Order: sequence, then C-alpha cells, then structure tokens
Amino acid sequence: MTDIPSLVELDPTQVSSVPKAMPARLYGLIKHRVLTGQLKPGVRIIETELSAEFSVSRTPLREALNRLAHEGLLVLNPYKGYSVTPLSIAHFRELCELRRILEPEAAALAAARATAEDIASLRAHAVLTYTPKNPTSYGDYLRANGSFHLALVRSTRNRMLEGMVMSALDRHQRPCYLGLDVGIDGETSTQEHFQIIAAIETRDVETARRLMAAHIGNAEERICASLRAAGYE
Amino acid sequence: MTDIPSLVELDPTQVSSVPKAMPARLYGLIKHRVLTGQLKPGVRIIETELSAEFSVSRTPLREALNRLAHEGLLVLNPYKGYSVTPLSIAHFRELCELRRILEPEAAALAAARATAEDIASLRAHAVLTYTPKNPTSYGDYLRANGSFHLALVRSTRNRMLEGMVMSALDRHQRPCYLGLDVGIDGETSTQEHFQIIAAIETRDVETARRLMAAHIGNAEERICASLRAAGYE
DNA sequence: ATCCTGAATATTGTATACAATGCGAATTAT
DNA sequence: ATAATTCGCATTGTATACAATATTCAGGAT
Repeated sequence: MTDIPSLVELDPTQVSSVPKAMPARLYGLIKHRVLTGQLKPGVRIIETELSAEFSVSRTPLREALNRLAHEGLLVLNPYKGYSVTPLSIAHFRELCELRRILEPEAAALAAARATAEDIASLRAHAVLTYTPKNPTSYGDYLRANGSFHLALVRSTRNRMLEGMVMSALDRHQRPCYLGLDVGIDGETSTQEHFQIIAAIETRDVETARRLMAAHIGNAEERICASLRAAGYE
Repeated sequence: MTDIPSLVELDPTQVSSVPKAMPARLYGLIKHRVLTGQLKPGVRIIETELSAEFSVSRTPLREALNRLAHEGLLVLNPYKGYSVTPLSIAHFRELCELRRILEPEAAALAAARATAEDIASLRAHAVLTYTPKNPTSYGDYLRANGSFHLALVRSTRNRMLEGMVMSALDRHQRPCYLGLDVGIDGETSTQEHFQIIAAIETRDVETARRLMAAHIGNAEERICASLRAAGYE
C-alpha cells in the first residue's frame, strides 16, 4: 500500500522522519493520539478544532481523517462527522483472529526467506524491557514489540502482507494503552521472540508458524483479561 | 473497515445501490474503471478532467482518489498527482500469496462457523457460466466468482478479515481484465467451488483449507501465464 | 544538430467562502 | 408544567480562489 508511518515512527516527540506532506503529517499526529488513547473511543472529532490547533485549513486535515477512517481508526457518519472507533472486547478478539491468520504465516514465510541481515534485525528488536514504575516505559515496550513483529513481516518480502500486518499491529496497540493494567511480562515475551527467531534461523517453517500463533494467543488472553477488568465488554 | 462497495455492486450500468454520498459514488465509478482496465496501469489522472466529466468539484473527487490510493489501486506522487498503479507479474504473485494466506484460513473458519443460510448463499454463487463469444460474459464470470469468495469470507463472521479479502479480490480482478486471453474454464472453477462447499458443509476444516489454497493456486498459474503471453513482466 | 536555459503553462496543494444538514434551545400551545 | 415545534447555531459537505510546484516548449549557446 502507500507507505504509511507506523508504530516506531509515530511518537511525535521523536523528530525522526516527519513527513513533509501535510496530510501525511496530520495523519501521523492524529493516529498517535488515537492509538495512545489521548483521543478516546467514541469521541467525536470537530474538524475546526483540530485544524485550528494544527494551524492548517480543513482541506488537508480532512484528507488525513479520511485515511484514518479507511484504516478503521475513525468512523464517519454523514453530516455528523468523524468519531474515534469504539472499542469492544469482541472487536479486539476479531483483530486478534486476524493477526493469528496473518502473522503465523508471515513467520513461516520468514523461516523460508529471511536473510542473515533480516535475522540480525529480528535479534535487535526482540528484547522487551519493562520497568513497572516508569510511565514512558510502557510506551517503549509497546513500540519495541511492534518493531519486532514488523521486522519479521518485512523479511517475508511481501509488501502487501507487510501493510496488512502493520495496520493490524497499530490497532492492536490501542487496547494496550486503554486497558492500562495489562500484566506486562517483558521476560516471557522476549523469550518467545527468541524462540521464534531460532525457528526462523533453522528454517523450521512449521515451528515458526506454531510459535507465532501461540505468542499472539498469549497476548490476546492477557489483554482481554485486563480489558474486562477495565470494564470493557 | 468503512463499508465499501466491491465487485458485484461496482458495475455502474447496474443501478443497484448507488451511494448517495458523492465521494463514495465517485470512488465506485473510478474503481470500476481501474479494475476493468478502462483506466490502464501507469496512466496519470488529471483531476480537472475527471471533475469536469462527473460535474463535481475537485474536493469530493480528491477524497475518492485518496481512498483508492490507500487501497493500492492508485499511487500518489507529491505535486505530480495520482496515477493508476502499475501492474507486474511479481506484484500479482505477491497478491496471490496474500490470498493464499487469507482465504484458505477463511475457508477453515467457514467450515467451523457457517450456518445453513451461509451455505445456501455459497451454493447460490458457486456456479460460473462463461460463453466464450459473449464479451459481457467475461465480466459476469468475474463478478460471480468474486461473489462466491465474498460469500465465503462473510460466513467467517469476521468483518476485518472480510474487508481484507474484499480488497484482495478487487485487485485480483484487474489482471483478469487486462490479460484478456485467460483460458477461462467455468466448469473446473465451479466444480472446485462445490468441492469447497462440501467440505464446509461436513465441517471438514482441514479439507476446506487445502481445497481453497489449491483453488487460488490454479487461478494464479492460469492468469500469470496469460499475463506473460500479453507481454507483462 | 544538440543540449542547456528559462519563461509560460498546466496541475496539484491549500485556504476560504458558501450550501446543506443536524442539533439544541427557546417558545408556544395544551 | 410538559410536550411539541420552530428558529437559530454549529458542523459538515462542496465549490471556488489562490499558492506552490512541476512540466513543456521556445530560444539561444556550443
């Protein structure tokens, strides 16, 4: 698809790779707010407010909102405007089912195709550190996790698959920010990442597929539990 | 994702379900032209031409173009405008790989979840007729085929998966129109469809998955051959 | 003749103005 | 007092005007 900023590149405090095209920049800024929960599910978007805040006209802003809607982060009601897509456990499970379709197969393809550079990149992004008391640490954790999964799908050399996984990862991130009490366990996830890398390195297609499915399933259950605890249904 | 017209609903000559929102209508009209090859790969889109032809301003038109670009049917170069996404056999194979990831799993889920109504709907869309001399027959064939695959993914009850398969099916359709000499065999495809339905009906998850993968693979080889014959690489 | 240069033109990107629709508050009738 | 209705305002949808950038073609230098 059209190259879209995702995950790592999304923190607006990080100056890295700010798109020069205005709609793309606005897209990234607003996407960040939606994913981090700064713009909460169900909230209506007033175009003039945002356009004033960013000092642009509604024209490029609407282009950005349009893309976000197409990606499923916003919904558009005719003559009522955009609002942040509501979040439910059912929708989250749907999303996880999608990831369990895409990413295990991506892992299998990676096991067949990954180069030495790819595997090095995977290692570089596999470690997840999380220090409970630090508030920024949680965001770092999520971004690092996204980077690993993104590096993995990149090594499949299928850009369309890459785009779909990216989109799914982004939407997966939002519940993590909202259901704050997720029992994060960096140790376990890191271990699972390295097991997947090992399978890819030994070209063990079947094991890579199986491990990735389990990895996603584990996260799903943890996150759903914390969403329930946070009152979502 | 946001509900998007696809395949069956796309023929502008059929009055059925014309969206009242202008951008959505334009989206459908232009998409139809791209998919049918009326707008050929690589050609540049001049906004004023289209806006004049449809008697609308550039504003809603650009919104439609924006969506098409996000979906991968158009590409946008800054200050150079939109153009129809080029087509290559490599890209088509990438797309087929994506379908072979999504749809066999969709068939497996359908085997687990399809209701009696779902299966009836599958049967209603399974038959593909093709009378070689009739030019409109080919479009009908393609739409009918899309309807079957769409009905199948709908019975998974996963809207996100449905959206992705829909997008993949649409893009799959374009090469079919361009590489015209595709050795269409309605008989064989129809038979394969009914075999898949049988597997779903008997809840044979594994067979449904396998048959769908083979079904997509068969189409891939036929179409790639005819693309090569048409000079694409 | 060819290649470079540059002005004129065409096209996209953005801002603003206007039209259409939805929402709410005030007002009136019961 | 309450409910319904209408008027006014807020917001989105569309059209147009303007700015920024690219493309093209003419003209001249080598």
